[in-house]
Amino acid sequence: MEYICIVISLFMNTYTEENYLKAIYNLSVKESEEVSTNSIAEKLSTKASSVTDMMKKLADKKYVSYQKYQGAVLTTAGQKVAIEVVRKHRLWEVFLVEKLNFKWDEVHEIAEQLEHINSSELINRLEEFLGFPEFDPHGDPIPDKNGNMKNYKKLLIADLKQGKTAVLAGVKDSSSHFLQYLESVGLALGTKIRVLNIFEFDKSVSILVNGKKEISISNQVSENLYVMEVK
Amino acid sequence: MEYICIVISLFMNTYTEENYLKAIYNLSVKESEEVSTNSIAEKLSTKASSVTDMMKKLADKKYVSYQKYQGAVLTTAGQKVAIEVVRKHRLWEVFLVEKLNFKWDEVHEIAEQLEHINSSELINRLEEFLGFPEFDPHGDPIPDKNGNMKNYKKLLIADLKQGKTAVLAGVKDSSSHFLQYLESVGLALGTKIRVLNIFEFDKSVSILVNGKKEISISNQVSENLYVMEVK
DNA sequence: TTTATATTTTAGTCTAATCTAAAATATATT
DNA sequence: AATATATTTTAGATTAGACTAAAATATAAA
Ligand SMILES: [Mn+2]
Ligand SMILES: [Mn+2]
Ligand SMILES: [Mn+2]
Ligand SMILES: [Mn+2]
Repeated sequence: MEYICIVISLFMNTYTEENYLKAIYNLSVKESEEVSTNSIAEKLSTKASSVTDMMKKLADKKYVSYQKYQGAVLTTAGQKVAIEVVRKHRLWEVFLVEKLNFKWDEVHEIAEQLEHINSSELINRLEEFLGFPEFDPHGDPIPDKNGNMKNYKKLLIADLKQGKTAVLAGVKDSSSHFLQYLESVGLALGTKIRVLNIFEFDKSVSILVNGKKEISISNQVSENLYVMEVK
Repeated sequence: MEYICIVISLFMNTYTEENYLKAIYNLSVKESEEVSTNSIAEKLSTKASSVTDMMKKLADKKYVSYQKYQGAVLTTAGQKVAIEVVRKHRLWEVFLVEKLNFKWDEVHEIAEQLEHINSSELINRLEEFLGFPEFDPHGDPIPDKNGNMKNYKKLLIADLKQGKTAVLAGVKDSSSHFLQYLESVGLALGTKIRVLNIFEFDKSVSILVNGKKEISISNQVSENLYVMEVK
């Protein structure tokens, strides 16, 4: 009985703790290493006071280094937990799209639940079943068993010069609104594009899609699509 | 904001509520319709006082009819929720065995977690992906979208007369100990057996497995294996 | 450098789910 | 029928996680 309690407190994290760690991880990747209380609160749709409580708890568990008013930084241990959750989230998203034929804008909510299923055997076998994918349906890299992942250059359409050719590799904004917009104008990961014109006045861009159709995208769109340049 | 709260309180059940409802359902199938506080407590490894609290809550939600000292009975609404959880549990078990190559004694714990993933779209697509299976890896029937399932005759090896031939169709005890024992003596679902001798003094039975090997099984084993008779 | 605003923390409540110990009720035994 | 035992319920406490309101601190503006 004693044993079980000790084991749980050492190895298990609650659903909620995992969500906080993942939120801190995602914020620290997008913004700076140090993550503010408010940004975590916003990301998790909770209140700053709740975040403060949790930061104390995670600091006790050595998952973050935290000092009053200084924001939080993941420790190596915290990062490991966060990356494990991210790995699960992204593998499940691949499963949902590749095996169950969900669309890329339908999988996030479900993966938010599946990412907390606790079984390394399960996730390793799922990874194998899926053929060890390296990217999820939104182009985000999938950490392997050891937490390593491809980190391709994060180049946006907005960064491309006129005349350049590139392939769509990921989305920065993965809200279903944006994903549905992309689908409706015929943009998907793997799509080849060429920058025809950049209009300075509103930073909109006209692009050639798959060598055929010409469309115009707003700055908001070009700032949220990652590409890989093609020679 | 109001709306969301109302919706959640009407349609969503907590992980814990689902576990209680499933426990009551499983107990009422195995024993009697009316389920005692203590049996629920034992099944869920919790205390009777906790069960009493939850019965009040589930009675409020109209999932059980409950009167002090009288045990609990699932209402139609409660049964619907319970069967939905059972459906998810069993479909995930099929997935784990058929697609991820888990053994039948390894899947229960993981399915205990997966059964709480909340998405009917997900479970319906999973069911389709698996080819609409009717039984789980332990021979238990899988409820369909509407809660209907095959209920084959629950005949045990212990019920068979000498000389009868039958096919293994399910396990009553699905503990991993028992499942591993079965595997080690070459008994699996679908295995054809023939009752050679019934020894009255200890109720052990000698059976012919797949027309080849003869083995002897104890009463405890013959009382825990469901079969379908073959003419 | 003072003042105003924004951010973060603290203090105190709340709810769900659990527990222990004690009281109430039901069932079994003499 | 009276007594003993087992089951169930109540009362009261605890924990995780969340919230509100108020206090403390940091940052920006004047
Ligand atoms: Mn996602
Ligand atoms: Mn994704
Ligand atoms: Mn099971
Ligand atoms: Mn099963």
